[in-house]
Amino acid sequence: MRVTKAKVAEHRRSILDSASRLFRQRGFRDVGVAEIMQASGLTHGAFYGHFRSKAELADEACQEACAEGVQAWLASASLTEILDRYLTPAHRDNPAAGCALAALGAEVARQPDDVQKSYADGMRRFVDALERHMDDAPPEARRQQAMAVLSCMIGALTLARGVASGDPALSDQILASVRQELRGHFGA
Amino acid sequence: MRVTKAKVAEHRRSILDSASRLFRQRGFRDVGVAEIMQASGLTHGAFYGHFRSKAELADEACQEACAEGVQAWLASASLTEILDRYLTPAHRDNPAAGCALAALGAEVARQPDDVQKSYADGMRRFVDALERHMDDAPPEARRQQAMAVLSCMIGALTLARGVASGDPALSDQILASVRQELRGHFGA
DNA sequence: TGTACATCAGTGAACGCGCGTTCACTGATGTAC
DNA sequence: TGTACATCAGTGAACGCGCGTTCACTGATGTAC
Repeated sequence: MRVTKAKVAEHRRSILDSASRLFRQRGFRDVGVAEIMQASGLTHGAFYGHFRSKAELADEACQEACAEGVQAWLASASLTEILDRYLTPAHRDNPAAGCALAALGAEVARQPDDVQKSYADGMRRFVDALERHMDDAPPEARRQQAMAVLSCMIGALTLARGVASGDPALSDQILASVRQELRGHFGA
Repeated sequence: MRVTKAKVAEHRRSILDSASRLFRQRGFRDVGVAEIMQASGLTHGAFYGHFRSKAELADEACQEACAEGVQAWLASASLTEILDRYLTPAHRDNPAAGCALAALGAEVARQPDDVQKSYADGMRRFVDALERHMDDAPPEARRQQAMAVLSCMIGALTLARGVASGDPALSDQILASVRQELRGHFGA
């Protein structure tokens, strides 16, 4: 049953959005094409009318998820505001809507070059966004600091998620400690 | 063909070592029981004489991999020495023999409680090891600092691996920047 | 504007494949005498 | 110490299952007149 051109575009976007969320939540490997299509209200067969393969979708979904996060950071007023939203139990417990760098990093390391290129593009834009908020550092030190802060944020979120249900108290402690430490060294 | 009791123990250790390396290199999901057994010089059927399931192996392999890393840190003389070994292209390019927290964190977040408990135990010991080297901080601040440094290290390695083949220059830059930044704030 | 037909987005069955797990079998080991 | 037999670690075929992908088919859409 053929559908409107507008519907086709809408479906493609819906697939991309579902994939972006599901991949962040459960990883590329643990989410199937059929599940993504179902989440978009379609059947699995229609997938290959929109994307050449699951690998191609993984690449585009990675870009999509990065763009979403970067936008949120660019809209933030300060480093403190970014940290206060990033290093929280709420973010830890909702990877589907959270940071793509943290959720996908480990798996991207085992993906083909094009996915890693997309991830690198995304990462650069996250660094750029952070750098804008590095007010009290000399300009030539800002990029280095931004990379360190970004690493710290992503590592803290990764650790907090890894122990979330195995040791909830430790998980909360990581987030709180790193937030406080980063504020002390860089924040307002 | 029955084998010596000593051989049985040796086989079990071999399976655990192979799993510990392969899981770190390619993740729980992408490594099969058959491949692990082959790497141990056995056939897949013998696996269930040693472990109840792949999930049980994942748990024990996680503990094994963590223990290995903690030991290396405890044997180090200073934070600088740890950083100089951790934040390098060599470590980035050899996850099989590298840090378990960085390699497994994202996937552990989606594993059952017992794996997360093992991961949390491992992480606490990594923090303990780092804390011992936090010389110039007041004792009550050391644990918080250790958690921040650990987060930073793991995040940097994750990012560096995610862009390793997509943008090698950026990958090297992350490692160098974070190492320099950590040295400036905490190191010798 | 209205009609006739070619196009093509979506459907659902089917494919090949690899995985975790089970099991009947083999034959060397370890034990009871 | 030597022999006879029960034990059991390892083998490899087989299982059920879920996955990515393909394809013949359907019927609404968009277009040519």
